[in-house]
Amino acid sequence: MAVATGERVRRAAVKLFATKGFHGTGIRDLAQAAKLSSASLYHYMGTKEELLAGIMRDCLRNLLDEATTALEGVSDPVERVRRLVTVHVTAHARQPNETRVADDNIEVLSPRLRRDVVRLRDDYEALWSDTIEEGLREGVFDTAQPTVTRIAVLDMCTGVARWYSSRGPLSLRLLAEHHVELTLRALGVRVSAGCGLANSRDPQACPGAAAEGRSWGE
Amino acid sequence: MAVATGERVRRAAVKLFATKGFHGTGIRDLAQAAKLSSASLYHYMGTKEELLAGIMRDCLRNLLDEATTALEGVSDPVERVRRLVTVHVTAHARQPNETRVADDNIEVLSPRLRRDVVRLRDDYEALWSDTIEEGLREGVFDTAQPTVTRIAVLDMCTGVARWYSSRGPLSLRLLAEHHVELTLRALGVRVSAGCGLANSRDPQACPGAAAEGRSWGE
DNA sequence: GCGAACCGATCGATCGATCGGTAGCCTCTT
DNA sequence: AAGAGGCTACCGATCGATCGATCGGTTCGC
Repeated sequence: MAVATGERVRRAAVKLFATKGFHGTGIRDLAQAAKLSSASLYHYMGTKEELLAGIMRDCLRNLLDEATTALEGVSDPVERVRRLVTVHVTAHARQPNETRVADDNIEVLSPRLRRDVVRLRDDYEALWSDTIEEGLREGVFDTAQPTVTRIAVLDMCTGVARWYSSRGPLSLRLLAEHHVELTLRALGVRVSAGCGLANSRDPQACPGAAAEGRSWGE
Repeated sequence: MAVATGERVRRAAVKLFATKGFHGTGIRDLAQAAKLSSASLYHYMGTKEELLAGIMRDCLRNLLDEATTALEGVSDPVERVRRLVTVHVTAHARQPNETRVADDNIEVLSPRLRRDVVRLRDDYEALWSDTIEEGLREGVFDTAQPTVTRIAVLDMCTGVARWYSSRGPLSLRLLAEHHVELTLRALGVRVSAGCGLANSRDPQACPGAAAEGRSWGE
């Protein structure tokens, strides 16, 4: 067999939860998309909610692992931010469905299933908080409201999952680099002109991502 | 009577749709929250979906009107951005439920109801696009990917609805000013130090919004 | 006596979940 | 070699609950 059945179920759930929402997806939709009877579904998932929680957990664990690895041995706050943003943006651009499911459904989970997910999210965000605090301590960052700035930057990088299309004119690399630049600017880092990720005015006509119309709502 | 029944229905819907989602909210939940029988509900709303569309339409119309008014007679791109951000952030902080419903449910609407809402959203975003383009033309903005920057800034300002609490230590005024600063930085505006919204390093311990734990997911 | 405001009862459809089953394969026993 | 038993993989049928929506009413101010 090409793809294991359990994996088919997981993938169908990711796609449907991302596009129609958890409550908007029935188990019969799920069964049809996974080419299975709704009864057989229960051989692979626990409840529908446990399936959701599993997807969210795996997605966040991946993100946390990737970020942790990317930060290993790196102490310069600017370089740490570069890597955090790159990992975050890349993950959200490459797996928009997984990340959207993980980002948008915390409130759906019952307390029992929510706990693990929230802990993973908090651990992940702690990487950002710690890095920003260290940058402030060293005097390389300059922002009056570090917490607000952190949330704002995370929101902006997370949003990528909602509009980026790899079929658009913007490469994944450029996308990540641009978000690194936006983030460093938000953090008040003075980017020395012409060096590193310097931002030359590029007059080419608006190479926005998936055409002007954003992907959501036609 | 204190509040008209129709208004009670509307408010209940806003709160429930924002917290539990459209598909997560049943008409019986709605009826209970509005202190009405589920049958009487239909005397005030059309279908549940039309109720949603009405909320979204009104919210976006409000935002568009406020922004248009705020921009009247203002041609300086920097000042226009200041006002756009202030209107956007203030609306999202003051009416987080309305704006979340308007922002998160476009894909839920059937094409017929979606059209008007999408047009309003596009008209609103055009204010941002035009302003940013003008700023680039005048040379006061500096960003290599204007479209990406616009989307990123909008996402970051929209996110306010998901975490800001007026009961937190951060005033609405400071919140808006900080987002103006973040946005101008993202757009590559050089803020002359010590003037206007200058950003002095403020060492007070992280006056983040609704306590550290963000509002979503405990 | 008419319309606005409201509701109990109930519609058919769909919800998430479970039931008792069957088919095929692997292992162990004799 | 033959069979017994058990396990994974799957499904048709159906459970009770709930879904969004509609019906035929009643009450009440104008």
